[in-house]
Amino acid sequence: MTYSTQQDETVAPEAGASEDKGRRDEIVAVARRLLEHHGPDGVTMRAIASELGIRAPSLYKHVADKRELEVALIADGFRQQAEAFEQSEEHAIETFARRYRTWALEHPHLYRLMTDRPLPRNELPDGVEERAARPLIQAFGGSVDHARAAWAFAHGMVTLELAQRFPPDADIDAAWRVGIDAISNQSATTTNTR
Amino acid sequence: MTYSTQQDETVAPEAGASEDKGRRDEIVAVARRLLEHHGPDGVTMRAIASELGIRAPSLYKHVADKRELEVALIADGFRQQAEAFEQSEEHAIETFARRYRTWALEHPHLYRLMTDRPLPRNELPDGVEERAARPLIQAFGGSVDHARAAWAFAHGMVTLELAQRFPPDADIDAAWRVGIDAISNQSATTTNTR
DNA sequence: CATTGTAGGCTAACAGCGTTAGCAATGTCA
DNA sequence: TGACATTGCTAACGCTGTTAGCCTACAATG
Repeated sequence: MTYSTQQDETVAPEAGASEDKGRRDEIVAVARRLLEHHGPDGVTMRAIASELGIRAPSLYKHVADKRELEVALIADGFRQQAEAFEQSEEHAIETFARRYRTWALEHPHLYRLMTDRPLPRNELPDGVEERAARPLIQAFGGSVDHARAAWAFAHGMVTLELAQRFPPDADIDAAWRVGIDAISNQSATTTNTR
Repeated sequence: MTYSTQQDETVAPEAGASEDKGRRDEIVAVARRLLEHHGPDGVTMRAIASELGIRAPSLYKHVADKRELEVALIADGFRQQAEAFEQSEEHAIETFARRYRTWALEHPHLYRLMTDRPLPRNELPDGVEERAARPLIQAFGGSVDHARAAWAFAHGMVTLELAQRFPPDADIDAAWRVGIDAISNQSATTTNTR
């Protein structure tokens, strides 16, 4: 058996730096699609390769390991979140909460990937995490304690909803209202800007 | 090669019903220990078997599959939580929060196992989930919306802490204080007892 | 034009995972 | 003593991520 037509596309590498980018980006894109459509179990190296018409070991010519793919998806997720959360309105807290929940429910698997495990902060582009977090901190006038409490509440609501931990007849909107109300009407006695 | 000394322990089965209990409980106990000490990746069927001096396939004489083991651990976790949370004090909310956090930090892997995925409610002993949840609902005088908001906050704080998502210098205690303060001083405008 | 180097495919294979099939030895009971 | 259930075993399957080593096509250089 001979390799008949491998490497058809000759794309004339444009002058400049590393040209690995194209293929690598394709791989990441496929991984993202598989994650969204088939969940974490659907993201296997063989499945990714198959979608690209190649075999799994070939992926390692472009990517060090699977973890690197996940890091790429996480970094991308932060960028998406930053865009979704950035705003300059009143009712900042309510707006943030709504957008946070919406984003998470629209990207459940990516959200889990981003929050399940410790962040690979060393491998993440600089500032990417900060930028996604800034809108929330601003909404609380720089009080990080309040911002963290609000974040924890939102994160808890979202993960419990995603994991279907509330009873089927639970009024999730009502719980959101109660929580947001409580935190935004909070008397800022112990404001911490650290 | 012959099987030399298999099945040494002759324990004289006490009269009564199914005697699978003993071995099955041992298996669950080993699984729990492995989960606590080595995390979820340490809980493999081969590792469990090895601890018991047998081979992995033999486990299936006592347990249907790995999921059943996990369900047993989850049920046990709920029982532990119920005992840890049940109380009859004042400052119920603060006390609950402290105990909730303490329990989660003491059993991080079990906590994750219990909250990560949808509960196998069909396979769980009746009432076990309810009982663990009751102390919290009582602390809020039966308002399930407030209880859920508080639960989400606590769950969010705990999972973010376990996943090391707060910056290393973050004042986690302060965030807890802010959140608890907000929710317990909440004006109960929209009380829902459903 | 011939040579060399590299990029990016490939197959074969390994260790580890959960799990199944089928066999063997032991202990219990009639 | 014979039958049967219990509980162990080995071998194996299909899946996972990953490595080693090979081959082919193209680009650049002499």
